[in-house]
Amino acid sequence: MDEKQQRLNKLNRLVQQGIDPYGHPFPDTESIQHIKADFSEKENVELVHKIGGRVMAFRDHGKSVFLDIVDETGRIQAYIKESTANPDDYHFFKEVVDVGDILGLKGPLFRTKRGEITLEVKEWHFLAKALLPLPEKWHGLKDIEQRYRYRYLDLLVNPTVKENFVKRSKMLEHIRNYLYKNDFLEVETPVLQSLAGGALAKPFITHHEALDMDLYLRIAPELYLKRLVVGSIYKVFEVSKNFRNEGISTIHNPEFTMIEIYWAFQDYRAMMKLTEEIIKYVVKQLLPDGKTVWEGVTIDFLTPFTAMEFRDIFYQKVGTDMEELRDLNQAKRVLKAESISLNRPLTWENIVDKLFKEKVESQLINPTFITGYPVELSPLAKERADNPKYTDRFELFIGGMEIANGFTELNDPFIQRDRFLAQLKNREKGDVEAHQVDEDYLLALEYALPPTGGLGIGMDRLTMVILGLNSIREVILFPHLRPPDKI
RNA sequence: GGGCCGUUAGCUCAGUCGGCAGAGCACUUGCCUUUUAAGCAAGGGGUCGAAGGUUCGAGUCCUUCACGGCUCACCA
Repeated sequence: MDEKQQRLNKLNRLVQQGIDPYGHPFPDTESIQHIKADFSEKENVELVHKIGGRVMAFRDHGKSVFLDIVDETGRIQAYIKESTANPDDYHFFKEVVDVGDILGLKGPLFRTKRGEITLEVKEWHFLAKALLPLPEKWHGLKDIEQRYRYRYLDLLVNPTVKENFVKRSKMLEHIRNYLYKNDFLEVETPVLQSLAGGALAKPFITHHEALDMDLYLRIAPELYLKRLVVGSIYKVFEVSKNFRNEGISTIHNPEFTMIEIYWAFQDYRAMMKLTEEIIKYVVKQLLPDGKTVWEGVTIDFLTPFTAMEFRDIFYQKVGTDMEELRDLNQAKRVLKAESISLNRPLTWENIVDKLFKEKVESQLINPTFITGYPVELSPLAKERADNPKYTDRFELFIGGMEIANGFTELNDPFIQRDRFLAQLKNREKGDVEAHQVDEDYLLALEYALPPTGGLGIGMDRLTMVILGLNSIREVILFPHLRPPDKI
């Protein structure tokens, strides 16, 4: 008989005794953490406590049983013995309770010989019967596929997993609090868009039946948020789930979370400052010393972030001034020398982009701002006043990954139209990630977008570097997996 | 999509040269009234990821497929 059948038999015994194995409310329990913290040796041994939780261990010991009960706040030992419980009740308890069951318990506290604060069970209630055994108690659940597919088991038996996801949630809470405190308004903009804009990426396509039209899942909320700035919401942000129809890796999931922030009458420098402040604010609340270990290297978040010009660090790491690569023959020689191949159209910006990613990005471990991106790579960013070939844009790199991206928003509708048209040419050359011409957005610009600083922070990756986790799947509760063969 | 590695009991894992399918935890039964990775004794539990092939004989060798991990490509 397999274990599920054994547990079903126990469930039937409960039902026969008139006990519903599921669904009884059990309100007003005390948190296990507080019970243990408040326990005093002089405590009245008659004082009854009420707890609810999951049975995580069951130690049968002579005519008594020790249990570990776990709730949201901690673990406590419970004890039931034949001589002080009703003997029939004691034996019934032993026969029907399994590891994994969720029980409500009442009874006084005492301390065992070995010093463990323990609740003596005087009254017990079945809240939910577990029909399947939990994974192994001290190796936990290790199989990575099963950890992701059955994340609830991973959370139950691998304590650091739960801690990490709690921290992720706290991070977002702190970021929101920081922005609320500074008068930013949180909004929601469309996930289903008739044109996927605001980033250079391949979208997912879906279909609206009633309208009989294709729609795209958003690759970014950017263009909608800037419409809101036009509409006088001058400090605005959105926590946005974005969808990109691209490869999956340890740093890419098809759906991921970005926090995008727009601040009117500011520029990219203000957004750099904001980025650094937000990250330091979050880190101070999560990491006692402001440091984390990333693949063996210590990252210090609390020292001032370094900043370098794109063109300077490119020259430093690639050994060639990127302007010289505008001669495509020269560019091809450099690619060949580095044995790097390109499967996008061979344009100056694609070559520069590729070389930057290959030679520079992975080396930026400590927080580093890179500023002054080429205009060709930044169709939505404002050109520099003193050199229109470059933009007032920055990206922040930590742990060799792009963590944030921000710029002074391009608010000139004529130049924006030209930029879209240049992207259209790339699209015609076969670049599926080139930005589409968004007439509706251009219309909004014609009503005047104030000078605005914009910023996007990748929440998943920021969580990774702060917690020192090198796979995005460790910070996404249910990362994308193929459907299993059969269940 | 390419390359490499993996898939054996509910979980964690062994399985040598191709020769009876294994251990620990979990489970069942018995003993044990302050244990805590409780202990002691006994027991049950397998479509060896799937399908085909080689062989007297396949968990083991070969082929194909599925799923996963790492990595390359793409991407944030």
